[in-house]
Amino acid sequence: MHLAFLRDYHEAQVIALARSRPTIERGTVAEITGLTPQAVSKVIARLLEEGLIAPAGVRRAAMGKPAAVYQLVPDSRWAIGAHVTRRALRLALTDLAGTVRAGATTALPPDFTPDQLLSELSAGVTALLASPGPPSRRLAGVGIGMIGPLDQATGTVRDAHRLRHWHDIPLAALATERLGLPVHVDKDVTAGVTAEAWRRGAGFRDAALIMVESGVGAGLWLGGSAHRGAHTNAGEFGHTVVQLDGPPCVCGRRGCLEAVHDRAGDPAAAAAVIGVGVVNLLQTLDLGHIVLAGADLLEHGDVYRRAVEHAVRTQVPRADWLSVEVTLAGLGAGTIAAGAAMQVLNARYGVPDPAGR
Amino acid sequence: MHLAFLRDYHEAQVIALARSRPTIERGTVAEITGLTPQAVSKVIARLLEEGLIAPAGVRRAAMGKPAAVYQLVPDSRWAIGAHVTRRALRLALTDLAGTVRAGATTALPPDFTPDQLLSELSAGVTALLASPGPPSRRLAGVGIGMIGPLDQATGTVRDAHRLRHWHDIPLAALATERLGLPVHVDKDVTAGVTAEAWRRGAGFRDAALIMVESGVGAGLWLGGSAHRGAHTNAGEFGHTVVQLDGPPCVCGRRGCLEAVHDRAGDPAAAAAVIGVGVVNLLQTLDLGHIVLAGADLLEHGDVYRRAVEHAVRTQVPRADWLSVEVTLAGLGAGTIAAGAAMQVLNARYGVPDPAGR
DNA sequence: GGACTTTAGCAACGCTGTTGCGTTAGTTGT
DNA sequence: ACAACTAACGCAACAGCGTTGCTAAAGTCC
Repeated sequence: MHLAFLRDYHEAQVIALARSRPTIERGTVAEITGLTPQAVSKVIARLLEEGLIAPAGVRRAAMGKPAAVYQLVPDSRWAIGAHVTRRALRLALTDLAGTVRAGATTALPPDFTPDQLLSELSAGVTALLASPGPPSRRLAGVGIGMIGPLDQATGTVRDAHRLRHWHDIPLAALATERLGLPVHVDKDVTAGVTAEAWRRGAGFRDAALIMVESGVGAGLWLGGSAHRGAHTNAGEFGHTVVQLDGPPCVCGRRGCLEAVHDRAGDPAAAAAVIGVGVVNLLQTLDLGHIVLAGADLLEHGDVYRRAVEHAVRTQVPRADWLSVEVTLAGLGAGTIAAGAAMQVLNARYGVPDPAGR
Repeated sequence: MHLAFLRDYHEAQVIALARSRPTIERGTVAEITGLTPQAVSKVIARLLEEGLIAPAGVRRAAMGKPAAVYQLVPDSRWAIGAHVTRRALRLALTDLAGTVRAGATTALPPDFTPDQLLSELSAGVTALLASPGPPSRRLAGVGIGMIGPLDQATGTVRDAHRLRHWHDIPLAALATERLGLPVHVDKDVTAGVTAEAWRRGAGFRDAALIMVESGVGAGLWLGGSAHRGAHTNAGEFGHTVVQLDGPPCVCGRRGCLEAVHDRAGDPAAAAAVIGVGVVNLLQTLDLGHIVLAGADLLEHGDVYRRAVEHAVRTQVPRADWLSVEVTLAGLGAGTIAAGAAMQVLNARYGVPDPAGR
């Protein structure tokens, strides 16, 4: 029965509204979603039943019966996210509102194996759940933001850049078995952009998260959902050529954005290179938001933000009309881990796609 | 009542199947769509009623009752598409299957005005409908593939490149009034990629149509639908920088793909530049299909195709896994006009998006 | 205190896809 | 020839979604 899709879709719409505003009420939800007030009543009743929202008093207008007001219950659902880098595992426990409620970082051995990662992950998840906080019943699952290339559809790591033991590793399956929880594996940059999307709501429809952290990548959020591409390998933004016959890149080509960036003398010059790349992205994709992230970038966050803003202002034709918001990642260095958690929440409580994403 | 969305969605799914295969039958449709056979029966009954499909005999299996077979009725619906260039107006009359059934090209005066275009368009549409063929009752509407930048959501041309009289012209509204038909206005490149998508079916999910025709642009088809971007201005692919401090471009920057391309000595060198740009697109977006189009490109079609294929094969890391199909536009120089027509069909008979695209 | 305004909720309804089961149109076996 | 079997088909009852119509409730305003 596909009526369930309609129900889930409308419930997710209301949850999304509750996430992006302090409170919601029947009338405004009806107006925004196009549902009738009566239908909204039914949706709200179901969400109350599930504990996802709670009454929050009444709003007294000039006249008429006061409207019942509701708000999201952030504590009602949780998820854990993991950010795997070449040196460390970073965990974040996130609530339904997208707030990071706890975190942990542990070192990973050089050239760690899948089994070593799973052990650290398992220990970390157990520790987070042991801390006074969320009953594990309300845990939606675990998300992993991983180094690519990987096949997101099957949760298999193809061969992670510069990690010797990671070839065709079915990470999602292994982690599900080890943790006994639903696991969502995705590229780190995609997890990152999901963090911003989940926290910002419906206005965040076309965006890129630029990540500079031992490599340059981009997480893409297009038309209101993550863009992963035909082989779920989108986002290799650092390996786009910006200087024909430029300096050689680790990927074998010449003049890649990453190679030119890494050779820039100082942060300002490096940031200017990213600026050119961002303008290229804007020209191609017409994005509304650029989010800057990654440990190497955030070390000089303001330098990068100013350089990208300057590039956008001076290099994009019709900059007046093609408004773009450039920001640093709201959650800083924890963005990827938090985003991995929010991918789990998004899969369950986000607005679904009839095709299943 | 939002049940109508479910109905339309499933009908569109079945129509899409009927487009991409010679025949359809209840069992296979049920398997692919996930609907129950009984539900498919109801959908098929509705489509028969509308005349969109027709019985096409039976399929005798080894045992059991033979299955009823159906096929699309291409003549059941039509649309007209228009491709506006700086010098000419090209029209295409297209049937539901995406086949071009008639066409016409007329010259446009230099620096033509909106009114001059509407006159030519109106005359051309009337002429196409007068020819023995489709009853105008079955005409879904008129699509216009226009020079950007434009606001697709409102159908307003902001200021078309190098056309003096085109600033903030509400083309969709003007054309609707003049023609008395539904009008869909979009960027030429987006119309072009829709032509390929409509004709190729479900396997064509992440793709770009590269158009070289007094400028370089890209129409993007991402995740199974057109990508237009935050201000519906995506696709300015020619104005991405591939050579820092390269030759100056008409847009004011230096080293744009378009500038470098136009300065290449011969078609092969020019094609190689496009090859670099395509690889950049693939790295960023991970596309499965690249379609080459545009008058200037198709003049040396095979040169471009070979150059792009070579670039893809030699410059994309993991080319074995990241399979990409490179083709010339199946409808050649008529791709944009035909695609504009198919955008109208796609809006009415394509698989809808709950958010309304 | 009555008129008015706005919100809320019950009940009947329409329409979607689903389920259960009998029917139909073939082939296979004796 | 005829029963047994198979696979597709379709009628009828049903479940669940949002909608519609109407009544009740909880305020303000005069």
